[in-house]
Amino acid sequence: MTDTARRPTRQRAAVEALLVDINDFISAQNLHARLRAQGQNVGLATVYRTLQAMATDGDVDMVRTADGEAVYRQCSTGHHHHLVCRSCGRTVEVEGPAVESWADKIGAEKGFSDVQHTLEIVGTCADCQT
Amino acid sequence: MTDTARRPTRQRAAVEALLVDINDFISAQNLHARLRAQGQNVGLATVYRTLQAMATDGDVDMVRTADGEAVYRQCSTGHHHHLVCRSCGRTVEVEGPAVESWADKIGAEKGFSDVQHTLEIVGTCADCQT
DNA sequence: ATCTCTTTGACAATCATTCTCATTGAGACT
DNA sequence: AGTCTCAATGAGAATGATTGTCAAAGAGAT
Repeated sequence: MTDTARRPTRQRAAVEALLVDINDFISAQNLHARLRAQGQNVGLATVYRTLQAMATDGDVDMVRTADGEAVYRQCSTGHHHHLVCRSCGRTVEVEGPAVESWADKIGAEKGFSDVQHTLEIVGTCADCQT
Repeated sequence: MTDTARRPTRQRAAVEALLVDINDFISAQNLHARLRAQGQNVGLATVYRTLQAMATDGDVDMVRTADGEAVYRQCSTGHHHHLVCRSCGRTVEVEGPAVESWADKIGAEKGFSDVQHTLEIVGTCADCQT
C-alpha cells in the first residue's frame, strides 16, 4: 500500500493544493478550468492523469455523478455523504454512522472484503419548492 | 409525475423482451447490437430513450460501471441496492429498510422534499480474494 | 380513412475521457 | 555544471458513449 515514487512536479502540487482548497467533490474538467483561471498552466490530460493516479493511490475519492461524470475529493477528512438539491444544486454534507456499519455488515455477510460505499441523496430544497 | 401513458411499440417490446432474456446488466450499446444481430431493426437512440424511460418508471435498474458506462437490468419489484464486486463485477441485490427511512428523515430535517437516494456498495467478493 | 400526437430512425453534435508523441524536467551520477 | 535517462507533461487528435434534430412512421381515437 505504501507507494512507489511519484515525482513531485509543479502540476501535481497545483492539483493537490486546489483539491485541499476546494474540499468538496469536483470534476477533472472543472478543476482544470480553475487552475487555468488561477493562471496555473496545466494541461487537461495532466489533470486527468494526476487525479487518476491519486485515486489509485488512495489519496482521493472518486465518485460518479448521475450523468456519469467522474468527480474527485480529497479524502483525508472524515467520510460523509451529500444531500443535493436537484434544482439548484445546493449541497449539504450529512453523516450517517448507521449506514456505514450497515454497509460493512452486509458486505461481510455476503463474503465481500474491502467494502466501500457511496450514497447520494437528492431532493428539492426548501428554496426551490415554489 | 407518474407517467403511465407509454405506447406499446414493436421497439419497446423488443427491448423489454431482450432484457428479460438477458436477466443481467447490459449496456445500451450492447443491447442495441444484440437486437440488430437478431434481425430486429431498432435505432440506437430509441434503445437509449426506451431504457431511460424504463429506468425512470422504475422498471429497470440503472447502474454505472467503473468506467462510467450505464448498464441496465430488469429489476425485481421494489427498491433495493447493489453490492458489486470490484474485480469480477458480480452483483448481489440487498435491501436496507433502515437506509430508506434514514435518508427520508435526513431530507426532511434539512427541508428537502421528494427525496430519493442511490447507494452503491463495492467490495471484493469471496471468489476474487485470491 | 382521417386526424393528432407520440415515437422512431438516421445522422449530426456534444462532451468527457483517453491516446499519441514530441518535448520537458527531475533525479542520479560524474 | 554537464549529461544521461526516463517519467511527466502538453497540445491536439481520437475515441466512444450519450444526446439532439427533425422529418417520417405508427398508435389510438373519431
